[in-house]
Amino acid sequence: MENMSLREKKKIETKNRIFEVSGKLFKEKGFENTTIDEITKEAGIAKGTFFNYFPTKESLVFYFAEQKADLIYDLTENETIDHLHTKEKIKKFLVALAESYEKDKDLTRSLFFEYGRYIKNPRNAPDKNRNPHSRLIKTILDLLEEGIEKREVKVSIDARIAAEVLNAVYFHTLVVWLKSDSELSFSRDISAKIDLLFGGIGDEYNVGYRS
Amino acid sequence: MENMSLREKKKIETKNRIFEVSGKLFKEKGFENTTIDEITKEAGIAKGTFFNYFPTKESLVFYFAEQKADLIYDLTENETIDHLHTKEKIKKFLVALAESYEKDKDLTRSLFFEYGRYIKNPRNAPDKNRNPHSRLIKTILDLLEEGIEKREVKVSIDARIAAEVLNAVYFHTLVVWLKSDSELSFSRDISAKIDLLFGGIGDEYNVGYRS
DNA sequence: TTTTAAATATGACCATGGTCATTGATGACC
DNA sequence: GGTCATCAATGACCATGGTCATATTTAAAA
Repeated sequence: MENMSLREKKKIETKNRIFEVSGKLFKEKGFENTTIDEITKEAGIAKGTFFNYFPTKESLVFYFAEQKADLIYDLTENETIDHLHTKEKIKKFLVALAESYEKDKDLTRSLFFEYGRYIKNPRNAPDKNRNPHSRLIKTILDLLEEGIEKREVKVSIDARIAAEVLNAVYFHTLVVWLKSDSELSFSRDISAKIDLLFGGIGDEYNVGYRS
Repeated sequence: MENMSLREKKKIETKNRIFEVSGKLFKEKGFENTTIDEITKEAGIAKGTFFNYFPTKESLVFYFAEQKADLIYDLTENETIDHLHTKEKIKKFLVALAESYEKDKDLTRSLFFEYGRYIKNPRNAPDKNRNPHSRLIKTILDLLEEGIEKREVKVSIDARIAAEVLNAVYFHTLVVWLKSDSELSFSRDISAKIDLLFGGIGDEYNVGYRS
């Protein structure tokens, strides 16, 4: 921070200012109702400058997501849940994550909107390792592998696939919940689904079928 | 069709023309690269007229999705798969659905984009019962309930939750596949995940944990 | 047939996200 | 401290999705 050129310092400062002003305006009026013009005016920069820092308006959303995620991911290292069964650990983690999103539904909606968008247009995609999606999968994967060691998870499963499935269910449940406007159901919903995933759908007593 | 007023006939004709021209242009240049101006010009109508028929450009995508889905859903009534195990039936159905989307990847990407969008803005949402998402869940649900009767699926599970989980996994796998640009992996991927879902993640031999 | 009311079509207009040639600030080098 | 190449800031400009007051067409009433 000290041995930085004036240019570098200014750059960081400008980016931060854009970020702060955006956050403030999004909270006040929502993501959709905030225009680039407003952001740049409030930040005291020209419109074009914004696009020197963020390729699109939507790409801003990722930065919020990342920031929020940072607060949550510590949970996995939290010792108070260390004694729990793998299933409960995963549940706790996903519910906590969802609850943090719950606080800013509008921005969260925009995140999923943008998630869809960057499928089509990788230009907006953030750094692969930083992106919330990859991090979530990785965290679940770690928990599962730990669970396999403890024999709380089937040794025979492919942990990577299982992580993707859990992630899919989490993601989808969140989408449904965002759509439904009912604030209450999410944790119950995700819990029931995780139970189902751990127990399986198929009837193991039905010997009439194999593989 | 005969006892229709001139007005009604024209309306239907115009809507169909918009639909056909859109499809043609989307195939030629992709959804994003086709403008409303082009569509209306090619269809011989004014720009405003378009919005008398479709509230947004994106809402068009749903009509394509519906149309495509109609071709696929007959599969569930297809007698050639009637003898299969519930798991295989579901697999076959989801793979077939995905393969039909595979043929028009650009439009499919736009569909998922729009899926995200209408979470935020219900204005674009199509009729609830017609929408591909609801239909998919309902179809899976039917298959599962049939499977419960045949004891190929655990009696104890909530079929509705299981259907949502399967749907989530399907949806998510499709998204990942759309993103990855690898044409080959989808059916393998979804098959592995369905296997996992039927078998379960938890280790049933680990008696040290219950519920 | 003429009048009237309602449905539909129209395109000028607007808002806003995004671009880019130009201008200005910075710092490496002499 | 002056020169110049590089990097960043700027805002006029553009493209495009979407709106709306007005004009036109149709159906019904008189």
